[in-house]
Amino acid sequence: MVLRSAFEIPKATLERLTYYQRVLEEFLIIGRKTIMSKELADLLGLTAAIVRRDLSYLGSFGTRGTGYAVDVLDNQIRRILGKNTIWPVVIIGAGNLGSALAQAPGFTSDLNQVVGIYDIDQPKIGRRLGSVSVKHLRELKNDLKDTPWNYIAVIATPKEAAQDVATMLTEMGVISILNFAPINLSVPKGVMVRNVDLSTELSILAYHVKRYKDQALNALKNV
Amino acid sequence: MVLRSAFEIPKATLERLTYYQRVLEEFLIIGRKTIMSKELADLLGLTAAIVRRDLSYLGSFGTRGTGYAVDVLDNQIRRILGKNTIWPVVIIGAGNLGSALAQAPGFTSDLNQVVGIYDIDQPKIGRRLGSVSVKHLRELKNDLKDTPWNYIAVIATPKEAAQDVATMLTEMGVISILNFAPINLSVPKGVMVRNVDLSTELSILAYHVKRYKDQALNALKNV
DNA sequence: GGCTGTGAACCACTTCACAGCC
DNA sequence: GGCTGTGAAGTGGTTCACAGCC
Repeated sequence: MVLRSAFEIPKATLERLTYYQRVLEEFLIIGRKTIMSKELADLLGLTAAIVRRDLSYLGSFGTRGTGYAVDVLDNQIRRILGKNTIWPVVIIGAGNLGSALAQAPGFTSDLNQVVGIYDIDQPKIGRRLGSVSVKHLRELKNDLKDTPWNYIAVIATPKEAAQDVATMLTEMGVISILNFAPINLSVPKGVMVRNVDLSTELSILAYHVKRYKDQALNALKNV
Repeated sequence: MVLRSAFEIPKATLERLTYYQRVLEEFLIIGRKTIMSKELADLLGLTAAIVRRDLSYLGSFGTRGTGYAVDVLDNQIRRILGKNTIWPVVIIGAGNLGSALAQAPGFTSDLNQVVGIYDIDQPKIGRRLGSVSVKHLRELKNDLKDTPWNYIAVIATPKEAAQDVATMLTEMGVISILNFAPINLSVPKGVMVRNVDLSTELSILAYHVKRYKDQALNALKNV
């Protein structure tokens, strides 16, 4: 029997929860006590219906006629997303990107902390980046050995190395990977990979430009 | 009358086209002449059905019984994505992230080229990054003035500055923005913004870890 | 009266399954 | 026989519209 708990949140909703939270945190700061679905929607470029539907997955926290209590909602989202725990992040690859990420604000915040950055390139080892120093990749296994599943691993290596690193990580027991290499990692079931793929993003934007130009061209023809 | 051209490609498909292309380019290199939907699917962790459906939007390029001609398909995808043109990229913000991006392989490749990086912080101005030097933001307008819509603008500023930069860009006539700041940009209709949101990614991965742990805990209870 | 919470309709994308062509 | 291309069914997510509560 599958116990369908309250934690049955659609992927699409999940991707929006951080957005809601950002607005809520701002409202907390300025001291606003309640917020309506329409407000959230307008601030985020969504529809009120979708906001209500999303929030309804978290439980019935709204008050009809009034809206949602900002603090209650904020807390609930934090709880769901596990934002009351600090999740440790390890970065593999201390090149330009890895180094930038190690020092990026969103990467060491109230809910995440970069606890290690690894590389195999001797000259990079020992270099200090933000709050950590680059270690040799061979130390990773030992560093994670107690609770590998707890860590979020970030792959910021050249694409040639990415699959090997991913395999190594999953063999160690890591189940959450954020991949910056332009390659489709193959990983065992149960492991979640999120890809940040710059060239795909650029392609889609380029497609948008191209369509725009094609349209303009057609418009000219049809005059 | 709307002339529904062949360029009516679903968003979801569009996001996969780069993946197909990567495999195709590899096949070109190793000299394989044809490829089947099942192969592409397996290499990318997709289903054969979806590959065929995706490719069918590009036209009927496959040969029943044989598969797809690698070169033909590759060319068609390049054409659709506008990959036979080099799309110029400008980066706003020369901090850690912006600097890393300016030198990232995917960012200056056969189809994109970083043609400028801008900041307002005097000490950074003039610094050489990859193939370009940091300029003052005030020069941007002049640099883009002839064909602003052609450029893909990357926002790599602190989040406080991001909306202002976006507004500035759209007023100049930029229609494609890749945003790394953790904020929902509001832009006029017709402008496409793609967000790369590290904290959302980390949240989703953290949620995955949390679920995994909750499950393990429940399993223990139920023994 | 105002706004939430939610069935029901709708839409976009995926999967199935098979006819059509090599 | 093998594989593509595509109607038809299925699925997940969004939008509509309104009953229910303040």
